Formats: sequence, structure tokens, C-alpha cells
Amino acid sequence: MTTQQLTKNQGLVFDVLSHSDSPLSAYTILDKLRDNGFRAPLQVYRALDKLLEFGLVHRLESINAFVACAHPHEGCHNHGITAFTICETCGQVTEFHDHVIEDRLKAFAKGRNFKTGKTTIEIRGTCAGCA
Amino acid sequence: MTTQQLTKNQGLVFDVLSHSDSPLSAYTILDKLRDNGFRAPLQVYRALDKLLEFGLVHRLESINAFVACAHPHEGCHNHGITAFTICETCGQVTEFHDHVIEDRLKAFAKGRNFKTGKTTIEIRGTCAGCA
DNA sequence: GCAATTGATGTAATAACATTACATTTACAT
DNA sequence: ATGTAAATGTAATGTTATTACATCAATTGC
Repeated sequence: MTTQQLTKNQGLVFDVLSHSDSPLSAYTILDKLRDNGFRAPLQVYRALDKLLEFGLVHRLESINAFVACAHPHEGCHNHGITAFTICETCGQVTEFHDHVIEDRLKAFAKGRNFKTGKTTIEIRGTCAGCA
Repeated sequence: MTTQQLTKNQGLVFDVLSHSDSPLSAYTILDKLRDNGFRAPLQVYRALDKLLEFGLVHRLESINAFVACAHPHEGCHNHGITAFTICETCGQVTEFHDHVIEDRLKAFAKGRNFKTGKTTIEIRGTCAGCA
């Protein structure tokens, strides 16, 4: 999945997120794209929905914000569950993947006959630089 | 931590959550407490803040809702990181604790000199009964 | 007792986040 | 070229959460 096959709006939103050094809310993205013709939240949310579907973007549930995937070329769906550290001071987000955690969560779900959809793992705190 | 030392509003909110079989939004709680004199969201949010602080209630970040702790007597803070399965069909929430997952997350944070605040682990999907 | 402080409450207004509904346009396979 | 699916534009509304300010209640120190 490259950036080429994205539509205009999807490309614009992905671009904004890619160049940001911290997560952005949908409304912040909207403001950044006003000059590109964006007028309404839905334009952002629709693009985000697609980008999430493509695995190019992640939604951080605990802060209602979005970040570009750390390795968009492969599409993050190939990497299983994604976990994040989120610095509450500077906004730095680090994405990581841990197969042990994933296995434990899968095992728990399986044991309960729970059919897993999307899993959220987010650690909020303070990064090394801000400590 | 028993229910005794809660204030009136805290007690009312905790009661509503305790008797619910699924997570509730702050505004749903508000509606359920109108007859008890609740008039504004802030009355709910303030009570929830305290209940969260006491470890009597959990916030489910991925669905903007709240549940009573599964073992409120001990205070959930004693149990380390709390993880949840959340059935998107019936709302059933199961709370669990996994020390292996916790250790992995702590190790990752430590390795990055990331100072951990609150950690969110939520699996959304379909429970056995709804499958 | 009674001021002083702190924690809890009441109320209104507003901010922040997200979706529904409906009309129109674009992309593209047949 | 035309039918269909996907994407877009726009307005309105719904949902979640906070700010600001006034009042009340409980506790402490004197």
C-alpha cells in the first residue's frame, strides 16, 4: 500500500499526519486543511476511516487522536496487535509489537470463546526526554 | 474501600454502575439519576473522577463508558494493570489481570526510560453468548 | 463556639469529538 | 455511454467532556 492510490482527501489527511511529530485530533487536521478546501469534519473522518482500514493510520483511543503508522509501507495489519507509548507532555508516540502480549491476549480470548475484533494497548506517561 | 465513605453523589453513581450489566456513558448515568436530583453532566463526571481515583470504577477508553470494578472491595489498584474484553453486541465486559502482559509492558517502558502512568488494554469483539 | 480552610455540590455555558442525512460528483467496469 | 460503486460537499445534529463561578457542608484549629 503506497500513498499513490489514495484519493485526494485521503492523501491530504495522510500527509498532515505523516508530517506531524505528535498525534492530531480530527478537528486539528480539519484546521490544517482549510486552505486545501476542507470545510467539514466529515471530510476528515471519512478519510481517516479509509486510512485506518488501509493500516496507514492508527487511532489512539485514550486521547481521541490519530497518528501515521510507523511503517506504512508494509501496512500495519501485517504486524498483529499494535501497542503504543504516549507521552502526555510532548505527545511523542512510540509504536511497538510484542508477540508474547499478543499470544496472552489471544489465549485469554480463546479460553472465553471471545471473538476478538480490535485490540487497544496504550501506555500513557512521560517519555525519556520529558522526564 | 467500602461504599460507606462515599459522598451522596459518588454513592448514587457507583450504585447505578454496580447494578448495570453493561458499561454506561456519563450521560446515561445522568439520565438515570435525574429523579435523584442530578441536573448536569458535571455532577456525574465529578463523582466518576473520585470513583476512578478510589479504584471502584473503570473507564473504558475505547467506548467512552464506565463500569464498576469487578472486585471493588480490594480496590482495583492492588491488582496492577487491568485488561478488558468488551462485547460489542451485548455490552458484556470482563475484567482480567495478566502479570506476564504487565511484565512485558513494564519491560518495554523501562527499556525506553518511559515513565508509565495509566495503561489501557481493551479487546473489543463478540462474547461467547453473542457469537 | 466559631472562623478558616478544604472538599463537595449546583448551575450555566461552552468546548471538543463524532455521526446522520441528503445531494452531487468521480472513477471505472461492462 | 451507461450503470454502479466509491468519494465528495454541505448542513445539521448528536454525543462526550470541560470551564467558570457561586454556594454549601464537613473538618480543623483556636
